[in-house]
Amino acid sequence: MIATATGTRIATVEREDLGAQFARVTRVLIDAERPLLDARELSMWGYIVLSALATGDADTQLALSERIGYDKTRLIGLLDQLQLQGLVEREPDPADRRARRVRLTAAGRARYKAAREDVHAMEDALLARLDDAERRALHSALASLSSRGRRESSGTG
Amino acid sequence: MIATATGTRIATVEREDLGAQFARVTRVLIDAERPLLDARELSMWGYIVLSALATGDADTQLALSERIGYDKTRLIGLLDQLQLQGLVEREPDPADRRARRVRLTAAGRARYKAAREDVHAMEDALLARLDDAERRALHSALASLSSRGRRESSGTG
DNA sequence: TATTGTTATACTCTATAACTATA
DNA sequence: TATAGTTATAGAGTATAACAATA
Repeated sequence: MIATATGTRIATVEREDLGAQFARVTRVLIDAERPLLDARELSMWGYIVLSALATGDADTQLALSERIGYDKTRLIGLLDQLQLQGLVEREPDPADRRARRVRLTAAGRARYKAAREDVHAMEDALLARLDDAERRALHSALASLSSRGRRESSGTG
Repeated sequence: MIATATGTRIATVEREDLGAQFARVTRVLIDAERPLLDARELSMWGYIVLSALATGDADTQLALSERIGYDKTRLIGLLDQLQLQGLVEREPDPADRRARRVRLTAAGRARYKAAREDVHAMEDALLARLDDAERRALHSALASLSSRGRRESSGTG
């Protein structure tokens, strides 16, 4: 994680690293989000799984794992827990009996909806610091920056 | 770390979580930064330490640890390595013989300058996707969002 | 008695390899 | 033989406790 001076302002003419700035805001968001999810008895990854299932339903475990960028072996324990909580259910894929399809239960959908509303309220409070132009620019900037450049696919990186 | 669907676009009318968007951009920046630092034989935290020392010199280890938000016990091994690389040096604090002051060597300053230029060039390439108004708004938005609200200091969180 | 730097230890998160049952 | 799910294991990163020297 990129970090930087938090409280004290850096006394320099140089600009601050963009990565440090983004990492700091990300940390602010995560720190604000965690107690909200804790109150709903959801982990960060649990919330991400529910969010993915709420939008594109009936994924297979492997597809879900790749979609949210979470290791498939770790997803298993996470799904076990969510299933124990009654938030998701797994059923064998009729087309391929090796695979299992995952979907939200009614309770899972309700839990996700409640958590998402908490999160969005928190985000709205944060975004209230910005004026309209800043908000619009921020959203478009986030969209522009969220994909890595496709040109350098076979470079040194 | 907040994650979300990367390649596929989520088919929903709902807005995407702000935290997920920021986390994604942060990851893009880190992924772009790491090979640059690797080429300079610097870890992410090593770069952060050099950056802190380059701006506010002659910190004590504890002050440095608190300033960059890195555990003081882990800072020791990191400083050992940077010292082995000849990038920093430690000397006892004449005012308090328990403490040790850390500062950049000439080589450390040069190494940091080179790495920082690489990082800034990468950032410039990314920011070139934005127009002037977006860039200005992004910077002011990042500054506004990077501090948590001071009102809720004694809440449930 | 409290604090700085240090070491040792435990805990969490993550990545890799191997096994089963299907295809 | 290859793949989906699972289990077990090892590694990196992080946090906590305890110790020596000094205040």
